[in-house]
Parts: sequence; C-alpha cells; structure tokens
Amino acid sequence: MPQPPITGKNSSQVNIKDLEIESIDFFVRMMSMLGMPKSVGEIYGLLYFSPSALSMEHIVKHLGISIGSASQGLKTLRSLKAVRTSYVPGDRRDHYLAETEFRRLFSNFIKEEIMPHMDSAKERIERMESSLPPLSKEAEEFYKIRIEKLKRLTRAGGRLLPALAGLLKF
Amino acid sequence: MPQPPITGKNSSQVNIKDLEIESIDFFVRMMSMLGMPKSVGEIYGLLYFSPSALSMEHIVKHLGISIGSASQGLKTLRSLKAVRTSYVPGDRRDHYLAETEFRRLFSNFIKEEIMPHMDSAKERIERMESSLPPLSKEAEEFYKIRIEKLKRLTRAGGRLLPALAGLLKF
DNA sequence: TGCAAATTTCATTTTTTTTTGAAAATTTTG
DNA sequence: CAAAATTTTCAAAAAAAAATGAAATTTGCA
Repeated sequence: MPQPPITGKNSSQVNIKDLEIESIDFFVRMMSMLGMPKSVGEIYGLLYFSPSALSMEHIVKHLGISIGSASQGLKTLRSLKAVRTSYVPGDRRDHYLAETEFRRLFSNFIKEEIMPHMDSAKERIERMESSLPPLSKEAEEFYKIRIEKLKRLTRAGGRLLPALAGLLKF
Repeated sequence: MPQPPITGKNSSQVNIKDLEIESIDFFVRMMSMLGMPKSVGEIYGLLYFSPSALSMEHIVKHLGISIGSASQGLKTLRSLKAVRTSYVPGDRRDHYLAETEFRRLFSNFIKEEIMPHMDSAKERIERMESSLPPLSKEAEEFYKIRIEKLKRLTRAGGRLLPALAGLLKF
C-alpha cells in the first residue's frame, strides 16, 4: 500500500488529487440526480478540475473504467455539449475539456432530455380527450377538469423549463 | 382473449378504461423522469382519474401489482403528499385519493428529493476549498474560479428551485 | 381482550441498467 | 495505400433497482 508523502515536493499533488476526488464525487451525485450513469459523472468530474485537455486514454487509466464506458460517456457528454475537444499539436488523439458554463449545460439538458417528453405528453393528453365518452353532466365535469389540469401542467412545463436556464444568473 | 364490446351499455366503461390507460401511461413516464419507479406512476395514474377513493386492494387487483409494491408505492406517494387517505364509512381499510394540485406536489418533491442533495453539495464544496494546497498564482486562480462556479451553481439551485413551484401559475 | 383483516417489512427473485472487453470500423500519417 | 493507433459498437457479464410474496406487525372491532 503506497503511503502518501507527508511533506516534500509531492504534497501539493496529493492535495490536488483530494480535490479531484471531491469533484468526481460531486458530479457523480449531480449527474445521477439527472439520471446519468456513474461513468458520465466521473468523467465530467475529472475534467472539471483539469487545467489541460485530457485524452480518452488518460481518462480510462485515471478513472479505471473501461474504454467502452469512456467512449460512451464522452459521447453522452458531447451530445449535451458538456465537453469539447481541443486540438493538441503532435498528438493524433482527441483531447477533452469540460464545458463549465452551467447555464448553457442546463439549457441543452432541458432541450435534449426533457422537452421531447413534454411533446409526447401533449399527444397523450389529446388522446385522453378523444377517448372521453358521453357521460353524465357531473362525471364529464370531473374528467374535463382533470384533463385541463394536465394541459396546464404541460403548458407551464413547456414554457418554464426552457426559460429556467435563462433565469439562472450564475 | 376477451373482445371489447363495440356497442351497448358497456361501451362508455370501455372508454373510461382507455382514459385510465392513457393516464397511467402518462404518469408512469412523468414519474420516471423524476426518478420514481413504475409502480408509483401506475398508482398515481390510476388514482388521478378516479372519482372515488380506492382501497389498496382495489389498486393491487386493478393494476396487477403485488401488495408489497402497492404498499411501498403508496408510502412514497404519501410522503410526497401526492395522495391522501379518505375515510369511507363501514370499511376499515384506508382509501386513497390523488392530490391534484401540482404546484404543491412540485414543492414537496423539491423539498424532499432535491434540497437534501443541495445541502450535502455545499459541504462537499467546502471540503474542496480546504483541500486546495498552496499553488502558483495562476494555478490557484484556475481552481478558485472553478470552485466559485460550483458555489454559484448550488446557491442558484438552492434559491431557484424552491421558488420555482411558486412561479408555476397553473 | 382476542381475533381476523389489513398493512408493512424485507429476503429473495426478476427486471432493468450499466459496464466490460473484444471485434469492427475509422482515422491518421509514414 | 497500408499499417498502426484510436475510437466505436455491441453481445455478454456484472451491478443496481424494482417487484414479489410470505412472515411479522399493526389495526380496529366484536
């Protein structure tokens, strides 16, 4: 078991490693709240406190995850525009940097992961209305009110969520 | 395979059943976006379009889920105040009604499921700051900026999310 | 109070999700 | 263009999450 050096020129390295661990932990939890797998949080957490762009190989070795996970995780992060690639002279591999403007990240997340569901919800509500049979006056009232509430919910969601990212004054 | 009647006195029953199916589908998807298991969405979806309070037995039979799932699901929904029990004379069982004020439901969800994570995120950021070692001026600048961004993120989240439910003008 | 009905709990099973790793595809450059 | 490096894909394995069902507990009423 390697002992961390107590003093000497390496001690700051060790502390940066602690920071990195906290960062990975932080983003693993954040991402999992948003339904993302652990590997995605780990990769972003590592990149977030990295001053230089990192290759996939570096990510794989550093996090001890498989290249399949890394490739898939980076693909997810790219599609959310949570990372970007940067050219490193004299190296043919792609190198990744974390995108740290959370406002934009949220906006992308909402557009990609939430809004499609909102759209299909609207269709489902339409089907509800069309499947509403002739009923007694008061029964009809009950169902119509409930359907109306769903409409308002999706309308509010569809408007508010995209606006939300703009509201965030980071 | 039972054929649904095309006409006759049962046809409206059949259509209310269609509405119910759409409702269950709707809420299963909604709830799963919020990280809730299918059974929770099913139960709420069933209750949402039920004019009368339903017993657990009714829920179990109607949805074809186990009593364990039903009990656990109702417990979750109770803790979110998404259902309430109503007294039915001459029946000792609890009967459940859906709570349909989404504004309040969101507010509860944020308070119960999101805010605790925000709180522990703040602690984690504090640990990051204390694990930051002495560094060159520009390295220190880099790390401090990144930590500051996380602080702003959690601060904004902590303020905005609770306010969000109030913003929703359903 | 005692009993039967109703509900909760929780170990086990099932289902779903995530990760792995190796083969296939792609890319770069010598 | 070919060989080597890199990345992607995807079937299989592993891990995680959810559902089941029966035993334990609780509840209310006779």
